[in-house]
Amino acid sequence: MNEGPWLDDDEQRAWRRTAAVITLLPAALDAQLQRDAGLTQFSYLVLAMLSEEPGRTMPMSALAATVNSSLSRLSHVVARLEAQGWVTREPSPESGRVTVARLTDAGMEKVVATAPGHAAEVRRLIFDALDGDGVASLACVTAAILGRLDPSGALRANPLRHETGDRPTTA
Amino acid sequence: MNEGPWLDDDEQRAWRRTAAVITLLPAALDAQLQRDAGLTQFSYLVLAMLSEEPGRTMPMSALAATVNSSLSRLSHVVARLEAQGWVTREPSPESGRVTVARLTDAGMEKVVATAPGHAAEVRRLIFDALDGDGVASLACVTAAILGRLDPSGALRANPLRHETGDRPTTA
DNA sequence: CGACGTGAGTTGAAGCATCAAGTAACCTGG
DNA sequence: CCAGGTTACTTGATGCTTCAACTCACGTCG
Repeated sequence: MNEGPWLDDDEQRAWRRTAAVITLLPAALDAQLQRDAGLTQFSYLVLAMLSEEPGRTMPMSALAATVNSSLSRLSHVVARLEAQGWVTREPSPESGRVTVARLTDAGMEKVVATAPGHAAEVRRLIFDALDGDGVASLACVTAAILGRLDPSGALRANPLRHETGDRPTTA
Repeated sequence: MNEGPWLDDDEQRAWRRTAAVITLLPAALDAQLQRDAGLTQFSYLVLAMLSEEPGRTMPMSALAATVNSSLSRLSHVVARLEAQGWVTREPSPESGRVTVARLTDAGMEKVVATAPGHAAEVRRLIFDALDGDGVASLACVTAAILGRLDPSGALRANPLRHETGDRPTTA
């Protein structure tokens, strides 16, 4: 609407609400997962993404890309998940410098046990508040913002890979 | 659209994008503030909210409410800001159990110096990607979600207090 | 008045994220 | 065939957040 550095009133309203959402929503989702499963939103995501992979394995760097994290962060988290017995790490037979993370049976059970409660919370906090148009708006607006956050476009391709014909194990 | 625990395809797409936004957007905003001002998004918010208050002062608990944080978190952060010379804490003359945080002149200068760059980043990441309808959608959808996150409605009243006739010192 | 409950705030410990550095495997040009 | 660069990953330190006590001030009910 204007091109100056400042935000106009409409933008300011939208921004304040967005700011509140991006602080409160992750906190609320984390709280549910922590309470019901002892997991972080992030560590749950790691388990969930592995659970959808054929063979339940993924190289660390591919996993890092799909969960939008640095390799460092992922390495720490997987170390903790490994200590819990939900994931194992093995050197890849194909290339000596990649290590593949594998979801164990216990890890799979954990995901299966955790997913419904998490999905219900997502539904409760987001989708119960929106009608069909609202869902469409949300998809549209977030797509636009993602385009700015991630000019490479990796995200728009990658985590949506499963969108069609996917059993809803994840959320 | 359906009432079961799972998300349908449209919802799943919207959720995956939303999840990406709520992880990447805070990280991007934090990165800009850290790089250009050595501040966290949260500590900047604290300074900015104080800067808009008449007298540049606010009781700790009121401040905690406007920045959506626990008192504990705020206390730690204000301690750091105090060490930097941007804020001071004094016991309130009115009630012996409230302490009021005051933005110092140096703190005010910090806000003034930091605000433009931050506002520009907000504009770049969010509003440059949206047209007028997009801004309206964003305001609408976030309002709906906020209603779920904060059933008390405090947020919808409180941080929007400044919406009209507010000089855009903040962002 | 005095015991109790509550509200406001601080503090310390523990967990998680981030950043900088380090290691090890692979590739490439000389 | 080996020197240097690059990719994949790990590690350790530092800092921020959270959680559970704890302190202190204020109201109130007997």
